[in-house]
Amino acid sequence: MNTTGLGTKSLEILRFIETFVSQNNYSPSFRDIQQGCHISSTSVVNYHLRNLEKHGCIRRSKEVARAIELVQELVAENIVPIVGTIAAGEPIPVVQDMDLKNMDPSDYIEVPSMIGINPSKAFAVRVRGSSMIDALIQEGDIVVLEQRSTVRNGDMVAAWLLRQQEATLKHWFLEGEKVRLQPANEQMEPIIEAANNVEVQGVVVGVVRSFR
Amino acid sequence: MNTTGLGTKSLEILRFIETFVSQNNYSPSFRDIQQGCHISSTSVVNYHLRNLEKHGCIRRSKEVARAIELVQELVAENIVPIVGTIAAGEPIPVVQDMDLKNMDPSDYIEVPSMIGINPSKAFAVRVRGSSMIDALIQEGDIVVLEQRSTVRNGDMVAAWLLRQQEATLKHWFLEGEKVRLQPANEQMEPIIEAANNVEVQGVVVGVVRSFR
DNA sequence: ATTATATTAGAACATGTGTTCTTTATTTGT
DNA sequence: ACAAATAAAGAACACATGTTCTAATATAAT
Repeated sequence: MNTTGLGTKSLEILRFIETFVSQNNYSPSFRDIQQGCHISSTSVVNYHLRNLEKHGCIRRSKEVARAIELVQELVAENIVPIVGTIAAGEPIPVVQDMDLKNMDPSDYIEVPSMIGINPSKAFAVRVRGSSMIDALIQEGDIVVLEQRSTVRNGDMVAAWLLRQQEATLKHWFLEGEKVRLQPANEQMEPIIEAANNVEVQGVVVGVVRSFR
Repeated sequence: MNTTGLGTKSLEILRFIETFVSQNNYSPSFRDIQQGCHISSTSVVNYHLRNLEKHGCIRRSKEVARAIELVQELVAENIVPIVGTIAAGEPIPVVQDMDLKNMDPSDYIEVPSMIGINPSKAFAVRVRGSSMIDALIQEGDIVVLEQRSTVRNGDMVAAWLLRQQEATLKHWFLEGEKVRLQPANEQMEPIIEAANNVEVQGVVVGVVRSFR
């Protein structure tokens, strides 16, 4: 959806549709919108709906009553792409633009809203091998990450060790010139690295494990 | 919703509405239903819709086009209650009937559809303490389980050890009179117990970890 | 200022759509 | 077998609803 280039009235209508649907579980009619947004004519409603449709905010079936589909509703807020696999020895693939409409169900994961993600900046990777076991993460787990500019001490991050050519999931602690990478399992030993040898590929915000 | 006392035609219509809504994101009209269910008249559709409304399967706004609300749809398919906490030394609380309409958001979790659960038999528990670390599960994780009559070897189960008065998450292997409870972390040692000392409280179907 | 573009107005139209009524068939109860 | 309740059929109605057309007004661009 591209909301740029949309007049304030179009956006007002879009918001009205959203609240109407959430309250009634069905779309408003043209006259509902007309009344709710203080518009004098249904043709004006028509005009803005075409506008919204052109921008991809809604979809409509011609000549069908109350058949406005909110595109943003169709794409769940909490769906993130699975961009690849993480394992020691391989970096995480770069996140490309995603087209949720034309994706395999195996290419993305629906993240529980408990893990409050920023959909535009989140991505997920499958875990291969048992090299992440010290992060309490095993083969087959899906790790959800966020691209973030600032990393705070204590964050769990996907770190790429440049010299070793190795990816790992650890808690991040910047200590002067060095970085301490602490396993989630506190019985295990941390890794101390020069800060310029470590590249943060993403901050881990959640893990989903399925036994099916 | 009470589907008892509903004729086969009413149920056929109910199913038709469900699939129509899931495909089009808006309700079918009377004529859509008429055509889709091979009915000769819209008055027959009216008759059955009143029937379904009387039984609480649907809700309708009078004289409004395509305004059929599916009552069961209002409750998400993949929401399971969090019945309590699991920790070594405490059994999992018994699952009581839940009323999803009147629950705190903290009392349930939205499970990713990747973890295909049976909503009526699934429940979830929070993990307290680090006693489950050998199952690669840590404090704060949400474990999703299913009540199941038969447990197959290899299933991860929540086991209650009667003598020790202790709950634990392990892979289940029945070997004669004994049960071998194998940690997920294969470097750790299994527990061998007499089968009659072990009570399966649920089969683990998923784990959700949030770092927020 | 002038042209172009975007937005708003009003009215009339065609038909999609829920409603109601009467009649006929089918099932159920006793 | 008969009556009662349930289910299905058909037609006509009233109006809710999306569509279209023309015209007026406001905003932006040059």
